[in-house]
Amino acid sequence: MAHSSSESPLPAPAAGRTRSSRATGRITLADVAQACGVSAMTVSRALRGERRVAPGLVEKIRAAADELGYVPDPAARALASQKSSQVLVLVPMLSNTLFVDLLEAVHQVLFKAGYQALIGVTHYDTAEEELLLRTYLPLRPAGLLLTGLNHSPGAEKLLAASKVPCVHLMELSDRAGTPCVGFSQTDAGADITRHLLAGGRRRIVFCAGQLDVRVMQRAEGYRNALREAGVYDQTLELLWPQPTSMALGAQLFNAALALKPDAMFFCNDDIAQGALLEALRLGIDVPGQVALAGFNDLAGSDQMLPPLTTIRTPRQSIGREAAQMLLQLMRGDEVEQTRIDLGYELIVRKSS
Amino acid sequence: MAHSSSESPLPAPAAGRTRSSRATGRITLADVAQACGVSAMTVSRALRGERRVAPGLVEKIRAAADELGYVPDPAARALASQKSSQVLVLVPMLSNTLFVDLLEAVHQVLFKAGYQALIGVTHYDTAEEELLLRTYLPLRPAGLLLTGLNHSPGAEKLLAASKVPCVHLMELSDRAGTPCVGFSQTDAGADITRHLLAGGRRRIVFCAGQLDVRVMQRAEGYRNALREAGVYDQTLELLWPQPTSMALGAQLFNAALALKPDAMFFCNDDIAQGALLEALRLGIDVPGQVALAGFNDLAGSDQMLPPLTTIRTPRQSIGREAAQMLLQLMRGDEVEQTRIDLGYELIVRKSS
DNA sequence: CTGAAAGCGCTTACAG
DNA sequence: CTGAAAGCGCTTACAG
Repeated sequence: MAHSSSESPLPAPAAGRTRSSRATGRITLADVAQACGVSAMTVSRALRGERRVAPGLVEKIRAAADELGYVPDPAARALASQKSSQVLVLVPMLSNTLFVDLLEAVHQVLFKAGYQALIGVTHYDTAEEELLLRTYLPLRPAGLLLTGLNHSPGAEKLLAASKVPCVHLMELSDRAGTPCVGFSQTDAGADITRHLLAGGRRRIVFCAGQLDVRVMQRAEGYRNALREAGVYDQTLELLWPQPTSMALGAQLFNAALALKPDAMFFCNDDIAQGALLEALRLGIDVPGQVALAGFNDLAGSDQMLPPLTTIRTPRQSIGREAAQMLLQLMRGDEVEQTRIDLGYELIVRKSS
Repeated sequence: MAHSSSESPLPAPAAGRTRSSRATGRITLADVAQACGVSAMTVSRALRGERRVAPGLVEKIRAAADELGYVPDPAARALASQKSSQVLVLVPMLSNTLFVDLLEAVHQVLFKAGYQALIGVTHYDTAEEELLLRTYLPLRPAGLLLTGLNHSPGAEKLLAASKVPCVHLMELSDRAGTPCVGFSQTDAGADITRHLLAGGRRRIVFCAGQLDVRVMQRAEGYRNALREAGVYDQTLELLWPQPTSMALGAQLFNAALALKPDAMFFCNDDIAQGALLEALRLGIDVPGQVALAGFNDLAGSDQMLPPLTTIRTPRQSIGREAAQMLLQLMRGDEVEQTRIDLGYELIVRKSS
C-alpha cells in the first residue's frame, strides 16, 4: 500500500537494504546473511543442515536466524527447488473412523519431520481421486500417500509423470517395487469366516455395503474359507452398494435374516453395530440364534450388547510405517522393505 | 539431470525458448503467450479473469492454454502475490464426527472456488493450535477457518500480524466485526434441559467429558434452565476432563446413577450412546427410570434403544456459510453479516 | 568450505 | 487494453 519509499513509521527497515515498492517486510536469507557477514548461500546451506559449511559457522548462523525470527519462505523454496514441504494424503472417507486413525498417525510422523499433510477425500471414487491429483500435484507435494492400489488410468499417468515418491496404504501389492504398507484383506476375511465355521456355523451370510476393492477382497476371503469347508453358497452374499452406516446395518440384518442364517459377517463394524442393535430391537438372540462378526474393530464395538467379534486392523501402525517409508523415499534413501505386511488380529467377543 | 543443452530425445522443447540448465519442462505463461503472440502479462490477466483484456483475446488465450495443457504454478503465484490458494482449517478432533461433517461442507465450497483446504487438528489444545499456526502461516494461506473463539495470546498475535482473513466456527462472538458462524451453545444447552424439566424431571445430572469451551457453555445453559426452575443443584454436575467415547459414557452413567437422578444430559452424543448401552446392560429402564439426552445428533443416535433425544447442530450449514463468508473476505468484498447464527433443533426421541 | 550469477514462474507497479 | 521491467525469496549449478 505504501507506494513511496520515503521515511515511514514502520518497524525497522533492515539496515542497509533499500526497500523496493514490493517490499514485504519479511526477514529473508539476505538479512540473516548480512547479520553474519556471509553470503545467503551459506546461510541457506547451514539452515538446511548441509554438510559443507564450517562447523562453527552453523551455530552462529542458527543463532542469528533465531534472533531475527527468520522463517524460510515455503513458496520461494518450492519454486526454486521444484518441491514443497507438503505431503498429499488421499483417503476414501473420513466418516469411517478407520481413516481418521490412519491420518493421525501419518500426521504425527510427517509433522515431526517438517512436512505438512495435505489431506484429500476421494469418497471411494477413482474419478474424484484423479481430480484431486490433478488439482494438488501442481502444488508439487514432496510425497504421496494413497489409499489402495487401484487408481484410474488418468491418475496412473499423472503419478508416473510427476515422479513424486508414493506409498500405498491398506493393501499389499503383488508387483515388486511398489511401495505399500498394509495387510491381506483376503486372509483377514477368510480368518474371521473360519472362526465362525469353527463355532459350528454353516449358513454364514456375508453382509456388505460400500463395495470398494478392499471389501471385495474380504468377500473373496469369505468365499475361500467357505469353499474349504465345502459350504459355499452364493445366495448368501448380500452386496449392497450404499455407503455403510448403522442404519444400513439394520436393513442388512433384516435382509440377511430372510436367508435363515446361523451367522453373519459384516464387512465393516459400523453396519455390524447397527445389526446388533436391530437384533436387540427384534429380540433376536445373538449369538444364540445367529452369530455376528464385523471388521476393523472400530470405536464402540467393545461396548455393544453383546460385544462384537471382529478383526482389529493396524491402521495406526500402517500410517506410521507408511509415513516413515515415504520419508526415506523423499530423502532418496535406500529402502530395504518396500512392501510391509502388518497383519491383523482376530478379536473374539461375545457376539460369536 | 541433463546438464547439457544439446539435442535430447525429450518431448518437444518449446520452440524458440532456449533451455537453461534448470529447465523443468513445465508449460509456462511464456509458452502460452508466445503461442498467442501476446505478452505473458496479458495471458496472466486473461486467465485470472481480470477485466482489462480485449474480449476476443480472452477466449483465444484460454483455448491456447487448454491446448498446451498450461497449469499455473501455485508456488510462483504465491511468491509473487504473497498469498497461496490454500485455506487453513483448524478443528479440534476428527474422531468427533461433528467436525468431519463440518470439513466436508467447507471443502465442497472452497474446492469449487479454486481453493484447497489445508486441515489441521488441534486436539482441543490451544498450544497445539498455536504451533500449527506458526507452522502453517508461512505457507501464506489465503484464508483461515478456526474452530471457536478462544486462542492463546501467542496465536492471537500471529493472527493479527498475518492479516489473513479469518472466520470462526461453531461459536458466536460478542465483539462486532469478528467474523463467525455458529449458534448459541448456551441456549441449546438450556433448551434441552428445559425439555427434560417439562417432562417432570427435577434431578437432572449434567454429564460431560472433554471440557472444552463449548461444553462449558452448554453447562452454563443447563444451569440457567435449572435456576429458572428453581432446582439447580451443584452436586449434580459431572465434569470429567477425559476425551469423550462410548466407554466413558458408560462410566459417566454409573457415576450419575449414584446421584439418584431422574434424568441425565450428556454434553455429546457419543457418551450418551455409551450410557444408553450401559443402561441396557444394567437393565435400567430409559426413560421410565431415568431420561437421557445428548448433544449434536451424531450418527447412530437415532438407532439406539431407545433412540436418543438430542440437539441437532447445523455443522454442514456452518461449514458452508463460513466458507462462503471467507470467500467474500478473501476477495475483499463487503460482507454485510459477519455474525451468522444458524440455530439448532431439539430432536425429541424416545429416551426422554 | 564459500559465493556470485542465474533462474524457478509468476504478479506488482508503472507507463503508455 | 497492453507490455517491459523488476521483483517475490529461495536453490541450482558452477567456479574457486
